[in-house]
Amino acid sequence: MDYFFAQIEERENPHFKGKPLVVGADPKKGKGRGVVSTCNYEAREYGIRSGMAISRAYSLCPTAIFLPVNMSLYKRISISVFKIIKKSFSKYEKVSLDEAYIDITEKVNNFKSAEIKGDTLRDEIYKREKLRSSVGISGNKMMAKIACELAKPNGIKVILPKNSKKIISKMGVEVVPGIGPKTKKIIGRKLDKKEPRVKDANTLSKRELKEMLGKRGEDFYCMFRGIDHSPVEEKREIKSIGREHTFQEDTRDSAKIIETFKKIVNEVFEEAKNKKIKGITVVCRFEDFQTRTRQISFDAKRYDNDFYYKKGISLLLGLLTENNKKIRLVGFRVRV
DNA sequence: AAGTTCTTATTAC
DNA sequence: CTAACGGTAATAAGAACTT
Repeated sequence: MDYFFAQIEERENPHFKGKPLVVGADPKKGKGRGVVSTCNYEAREYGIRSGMAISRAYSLCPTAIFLPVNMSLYKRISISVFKIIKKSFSKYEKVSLDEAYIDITEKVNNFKSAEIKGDTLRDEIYKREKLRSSVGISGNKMMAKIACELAKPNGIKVILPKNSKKIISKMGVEVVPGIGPKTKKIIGRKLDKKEPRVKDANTLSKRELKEMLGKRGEDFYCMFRGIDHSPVEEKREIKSIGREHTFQEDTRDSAKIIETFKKIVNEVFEEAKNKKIKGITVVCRFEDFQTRTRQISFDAKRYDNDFYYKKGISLLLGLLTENNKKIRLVGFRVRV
């Protein structure tokens, strides 16, 4: 889906259309602590991007419309959109509320008919939900995703596998999923280039990449050549459930910290009920952004929530007494 | 020495 | 001039600890 959260807000309030719109934390006169969740294309013209500090978005465009995240609304619409997908396709992988991979290998014989299916899906979503979306089509998940990026907004794009390698060779290495700023920097350092492209990275051997980047290096070697064998996975089991909370202001008020901790722990328990808890992790982020975790594992027995809570508190107290910095964030996660 | 657990870092959305 | 930075979840690597 194109700029999903912001597009939904435009649909619900048509007078927002044409104006820069940012969905995310409240900027509070430029002092808010959150980030941009999604913004429309008008906001992007000011340089606003998702993941950016909301205070920065505010300074880039103070006149933009800033809206809080209305997650329950977006979830409801996401369910409707996935119903449309489900009606026409059997094999798909939900990546997030607004993104999915669909495997149509068995349903079509050529890319032209794949494109027709993509068009039909986009039309259907627009007809039912009045929301625009984009489709990318290629021979594997990575290339389909890249095609989709090129298709946006409100478009469709086919990359024939025979053209994959050539098309990505011009692009920055960060087009490959799994390569973020840090990995890009490592590759750039090796190649002596600030903005390494895929074609530069193609000079590196599989062994070199593995040495530099660990086991993922081998996958990257293939991906730099347009090859990705990762399957479309229909069901992924949940391995952990957690909650985090960032305070309005950094604090050392232990009553306040524990009160918040208790609240998020209970939310986690609510979501994890019926599941066996294998371990817990407590996280603290300090005022200087240093982030520390403490975890314990449990045997196969089931304990009551109060037992896990007390274990959590003792981990939290351990983190709190480690130094006397103020706390920015607390979190609690269970392995299930 | 091998297996498990703990901690941190990185990434995606 | 630079930094600013949520929440949820997965994965990898290396250290630390057990068996």
